[in-house]
Amino acid sequence: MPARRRATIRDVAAATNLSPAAVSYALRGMQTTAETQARVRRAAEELGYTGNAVARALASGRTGLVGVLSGSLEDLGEQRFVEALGRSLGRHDLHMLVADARGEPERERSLATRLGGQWVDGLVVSALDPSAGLWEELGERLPVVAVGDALGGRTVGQVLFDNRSGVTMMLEHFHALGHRRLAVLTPSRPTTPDRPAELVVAEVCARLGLDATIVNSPHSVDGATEVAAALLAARPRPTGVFCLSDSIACGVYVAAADRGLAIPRDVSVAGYDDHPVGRVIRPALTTVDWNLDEVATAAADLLAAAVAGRRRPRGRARVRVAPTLVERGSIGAPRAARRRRPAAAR
Amino acid sequence: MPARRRATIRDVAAATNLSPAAVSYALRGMQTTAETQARVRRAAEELGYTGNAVARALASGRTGLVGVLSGSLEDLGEQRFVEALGRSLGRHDLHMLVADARGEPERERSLATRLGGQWVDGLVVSALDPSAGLWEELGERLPVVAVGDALGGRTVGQVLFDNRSGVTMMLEHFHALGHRRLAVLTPSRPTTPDRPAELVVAEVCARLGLDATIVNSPHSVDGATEVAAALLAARPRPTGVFCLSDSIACGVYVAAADRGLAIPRDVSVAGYDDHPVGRVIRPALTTVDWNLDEVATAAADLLAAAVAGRRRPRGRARVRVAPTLVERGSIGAPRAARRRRPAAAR
DNA sequence: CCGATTCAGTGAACCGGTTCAGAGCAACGA
DNA sequence: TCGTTGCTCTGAACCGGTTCACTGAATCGG
Repeated sequence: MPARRRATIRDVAAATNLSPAAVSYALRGMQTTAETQARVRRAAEELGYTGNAVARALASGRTGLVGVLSGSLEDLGEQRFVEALGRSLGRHDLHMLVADARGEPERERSLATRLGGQWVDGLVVSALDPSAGLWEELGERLPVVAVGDALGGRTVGQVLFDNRSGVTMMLEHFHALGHRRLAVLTPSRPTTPDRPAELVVAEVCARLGLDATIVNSPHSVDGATEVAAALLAARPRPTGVFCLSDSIACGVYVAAADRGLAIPRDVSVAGYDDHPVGRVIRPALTTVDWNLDEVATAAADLLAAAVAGRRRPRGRARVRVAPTLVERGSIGAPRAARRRRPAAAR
Repeated sequence: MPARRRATIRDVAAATNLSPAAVSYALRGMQTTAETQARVRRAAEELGYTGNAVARALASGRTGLVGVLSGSLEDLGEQRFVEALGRSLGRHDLHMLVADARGEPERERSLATRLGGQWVDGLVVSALDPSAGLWEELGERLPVVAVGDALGGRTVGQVLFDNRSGVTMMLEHFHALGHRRLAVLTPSRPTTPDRPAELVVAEVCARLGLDATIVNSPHSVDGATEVAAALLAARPRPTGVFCLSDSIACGVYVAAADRGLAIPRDVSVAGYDDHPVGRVIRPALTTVDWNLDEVATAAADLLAAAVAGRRRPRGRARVRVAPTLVERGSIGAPRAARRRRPAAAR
């Protein structure tokens, strides 16, 4: 058998004695009688015609593909977000082109231009280098939705606000329980100078009179374990560790166990994401739920609307999804606070 | 400013007084002098020309996109696999089109035809419905790599063997420790009649004289918790639970805790994947490491070679990656075995 | 009964690249 | 000096759809 060439629209046209144009219309249910449509569909079926998505995309100027640019897919939370996003995008018949910046802003830039400039109808950026003018430029050309970037205050095409308040809530929670000396583990993005998360943390800590050490950590559990090990060995040891992702919190759990420290007796730990594993580890993890599903749905809907409407991203719709604090067992009162009445130590 | 049209190759041609063909060659470093190439590159730079990937794909018949069809992206192991795969594919300049069958074979079929028939140069299928002739058909048209399917014995385009031996090792491990009554939790795929995993499990159990109940479970931690709760309430309770994914094992941990059962004293648990969380939960999870990174690399390499060479998938290269048993704390001897010498209780 | 409208279907241009056959020219060997 | 070779570049066809302007026939209102 002569390695059969894939059937094209012209083959279907020939088989039905119609013009390619008519076939094109018929397959999309336009400008043709129901009878013709049925005839075309039957012929297409017989020939195994499925249509060439690339050709369609070139002609129609729409790919039906959405770029998903993750800051670091190694992070459990991001993985889960991608899954949720895929589900939501699927409802709009959009497919995901997933790219992983692996924590490197320069890779993020290159992927963004590669994908954004070429393949996709829209872009979801889940963790970005806010210092780049890149986003504004991309936003000119196609709908860009940024999630989890409320911290930056920078506006790209369309933004899904969220977690400034999440960080604040958690820090206040630590404070209310008597903590005064914290470590904050934030996902490392080596070359970005003004990480928004750090700014918010610093600001809130200053307001509350919290002494916080901000430390970068890889997203991976193993990487975080290493960082946390050093942290927990320091003197004086922080009474609490706030991790900006549950992934990192897992690392802290391991490091604490290695060192024989009990959570929350010896050290309190908090995460960010509300990943399912937070309910499996012991003690269950106190964390911030940023309503990932809702965010994913909103992002998908926004993007789908923009894509369908060929709307210029000028629309700048903003959806704000409020995070919630999920209290479980991993934060307790610090030693000092348990012995004496917590003083306003400043 | 008149919403500037994106620069095309003809614009660059005009700017350099060359033909589009020459520009095309120059940009790829072919058939042109170094001087011309430099001139073209400069002009392209100035015009902000990036090239249209869709047009290029149509003309060249190659998209540089690889479809990644996951059985269920809800599974933590699959998430991690996708991440690893992305990294490996990136080395070959391939991008990932990620699709999630969500455990439904029919969705798997439709996604496979949609992606495979249209967009991608190749396909990685991580969990498939082995009963479908679909794969053979797709394999005719493009390189298909199936991972984790040694169980089926069915050959699609190219197959990455693995986990038959993994399942066997673990069951033997249970057996050696004295377990005789197991529950096996396998990811649910509702409509597939002859799930290969079940067949292997049944076969090995028969050989070892193990009494195993095979139960379907969703991939999600929550879903698995529910299933496990019912399982652990049954009488007689199985002495061990072998989960065919770490995700599911997490669910069992939660269910056990809810019921006040200690692992491994009251019930032993094993997973499959060697996901990082297995080292965070307590007791640390005994599991099968199927060397996901190696598998991902092999899959990517195979696919890249096939894509680059335009090789007909006839090549049927097979790579076998051997899994390893990772013993940690979650399997112990069952009660009965601890009291008296384990009898062949049947 | 006639002109206007509607509708199914056609032909050709187009999307933006790649690639093939061939042209023009310089360098080369005989 | 001339034919050959090799290199750079051109024009046109092509990938496989979509869409626009248009035609001929059927339908409609008056």
